[in-house]
Amino acid sequence: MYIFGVLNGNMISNTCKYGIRAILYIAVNSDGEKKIGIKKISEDLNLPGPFLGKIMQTLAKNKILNSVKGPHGGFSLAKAPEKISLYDIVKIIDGDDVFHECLIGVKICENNPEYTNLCPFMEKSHKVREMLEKTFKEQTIGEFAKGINSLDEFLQI
Amino acid sequence: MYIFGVLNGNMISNTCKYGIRAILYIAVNSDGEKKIGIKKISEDLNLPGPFLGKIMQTLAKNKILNSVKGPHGGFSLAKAPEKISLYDIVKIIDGDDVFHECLIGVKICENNPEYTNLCPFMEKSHKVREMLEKTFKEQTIGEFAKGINSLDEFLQI
DNA sequence: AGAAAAAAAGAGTTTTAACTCCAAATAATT
DNA sequence: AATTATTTGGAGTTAAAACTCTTTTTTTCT
Repeated sequence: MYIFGVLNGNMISNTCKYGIRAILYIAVNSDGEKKIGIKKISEDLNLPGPFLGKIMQTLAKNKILNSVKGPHGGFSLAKAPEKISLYDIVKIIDGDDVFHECLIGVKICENNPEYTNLCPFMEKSHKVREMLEKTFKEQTIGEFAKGINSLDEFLQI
Repeated sequence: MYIFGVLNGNMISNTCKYGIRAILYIAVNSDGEKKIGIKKISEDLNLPGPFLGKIMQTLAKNKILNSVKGPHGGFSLAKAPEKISLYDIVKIIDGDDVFHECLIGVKICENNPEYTNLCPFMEKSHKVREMLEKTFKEQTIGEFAKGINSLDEFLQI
């Protein structure tokens, strides 16, 4: 769907999508204590293992995950799943530009936290985008996990 | 704002942003008949000329622009600016996945035009995303152009 | 007809996101 | 203490988006 190449809907990077899916997997499959390893997660979710490893590292550094090395090691959630929002993960991995940046990239919209003097489209769209941001902030991993019925639902397109 | 590299808000590709800005530039600076060349547009908007050329080609192929070769040639809008929406341009250049694709990339949400059996987050977010799509559809180039006060407002971040 | 000015087309290069590989560190088990 | 299973860290490679360069085609003007 991209004139000069591939590109699919790119609102959230693959890196970030993988991170979210992995965290959901842990929330569903661990009681909060049990550690789950990258090998198992990447096999079950069909994600590139070594790459997922990097993502998990950054989530661990950012206090979303706990990690333990060695036999029986792996990752577990560092907080209650109800305390982790999708926004938290997006913020860490992609940043929050996607919710704030001018959609057509014009100068006057930037560095404008008060939303004054916006381009005409930013004027019309910034409220919808704030709603989108709110949707990410209100969606917790805990609630999401409850709504998942089967492993199949995690799988990549 | 990206863990492993750069990445800014990537909802709309740069290619598409350049296309939108160039069309706006034409809408503001041409009466509808006058042709404007890539050289002038790219210099004034501070965009890479040859790359913008490619983008203009695809917009011309898709009946958004008229192009005329040779001296006094250049590009003009192929329709009334009120008949061109931002959505039209996004659809041509990036595709519309950005409005429909599952935000965390899970399988069950795909090929689901009726929006049945969605993942819990898609369930909660698809209405906001439809609003976003509507915002793009309702924003015409004509109306946008009226709201622009100076060339400066076009310029890239 | 010839020259000049523009877009079109094709084949590149560069940069960045996505992904891999390997060695080192750490922790548990025997 | 040695072995094994795991994460961590660093340095790569690959693929796709972004961008460039050069040649060809078309049109206008003299």
